[in-house]
Amino acid sequence: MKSYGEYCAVAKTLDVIGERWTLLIVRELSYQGPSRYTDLRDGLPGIATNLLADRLRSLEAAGVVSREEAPPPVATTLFSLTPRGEELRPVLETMMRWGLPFMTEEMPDDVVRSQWLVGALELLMEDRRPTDPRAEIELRIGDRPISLAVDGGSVEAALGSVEDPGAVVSGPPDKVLPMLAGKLGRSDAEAAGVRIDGDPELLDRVGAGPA
Amino acid sequence: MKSYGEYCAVAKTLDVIGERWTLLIVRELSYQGPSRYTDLRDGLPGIATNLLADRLRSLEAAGVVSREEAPPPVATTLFSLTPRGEELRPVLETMMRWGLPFMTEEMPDDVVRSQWLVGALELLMEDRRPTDPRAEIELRIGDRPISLAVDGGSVEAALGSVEDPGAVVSGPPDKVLPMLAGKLGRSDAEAAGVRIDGDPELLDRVGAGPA
DNA sequence: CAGCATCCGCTTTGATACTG
DNA sequence: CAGTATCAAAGCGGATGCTG
Repeated sequence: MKSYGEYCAVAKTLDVIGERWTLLIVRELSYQGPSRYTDLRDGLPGIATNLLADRLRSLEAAGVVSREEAPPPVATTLFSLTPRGEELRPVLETMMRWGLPFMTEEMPDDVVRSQWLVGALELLMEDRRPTDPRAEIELRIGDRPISLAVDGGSVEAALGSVEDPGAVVSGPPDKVLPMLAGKLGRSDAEAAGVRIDGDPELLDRVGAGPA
Repeated sequence: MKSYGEYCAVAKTLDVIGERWTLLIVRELSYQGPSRYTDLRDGLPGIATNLLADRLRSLEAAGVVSREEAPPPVATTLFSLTPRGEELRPVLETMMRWGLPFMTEEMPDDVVRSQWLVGALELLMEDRRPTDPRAEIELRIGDRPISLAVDGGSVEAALGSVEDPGAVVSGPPDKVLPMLAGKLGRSDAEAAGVRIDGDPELLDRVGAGPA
């Protein structure tokens, strides 16, 4: 992309991450950690392979991404964020917060990857009964399970299963998130295909306020 | 632009502000306030006029920008940010902070508008002598003067002149900012065309730490 | 003059195929 | 696995013209 040629910090940032797909590559590396080329492609449905290669080169040249050849027996290339690249996390976070209202709307045709939801879930939920004992919930709403750890007033989301979940929720993500956010009644959600196993009251504990 | 079609808050945000020029339009409206079409064009050097019209329509459709017909005798269209648009300010701010290091590099061919520098200056400077009396500095480094109000530990930057400045600094912006940031010595700056009138010690007061 | 729309050459993207 | 090559389609940049 042509530089904006402006002596402006926002424009300079956009010169680096403003092209199509570029910031989403940073998102993948930020929420997934070091990734292989094919993992990135899987997390960016629809990207043309030549574009992914182009963008990775640009990001490398800009000092945002680094490429490491993993030694045998792994023998694969790993892409990661440099420290300078990690500093883009606040940009991702403010954008995620701004886009949060869209997550409680129906998006039936959207692709879903679990790693995209981890950050949004943490923004969307809170522990309304901080004095209750620690509990864990498992969500099966993307391509991989997500664990929610509710304890002492905060909710932490992460990729991965829960060994002894207090509740398990599965179903279409664009129903489960609105339900967890309190925008969609539980019975409506269940009618729309959401299934809740375990203790349903646990879900009241994490439902947050305004999105 | 085609939607990413991802159920991801970051991607949804990029669906709205991810196209070329779009976020810079928001920047103009956020730092300049309600603007006419021609003002926007002046703050976005190089934009094609049809693109500006397109982007304004898209932003209007997305609920980020609103258009008001000012009544006679003004008789012009004013574009402003909606409340939802104002909420993009944190995105601009995190991007500005990330791009700040670029502002202390030389950028001889870049275009400059004073309104682009106001936010960066506030991030770049601090009041190192909080107990000193309030002082004001005028910067003449863009197309319009900028006032710096130094008082009680903080520095506030704004467009506009200063009635009784303790110091006046003029010269190339890509020399003045590095100098104010303490990255460029005063004698080097003056050799590069920076001129300081009034009390030079006042500049030591505002020089900040790391960028 | 402010606020566009149209046209045209160029660049970027997207989809597919192919390679070390 | 990690790309390159190719090509049609879409988007962009610049110039110009039109309308209240």
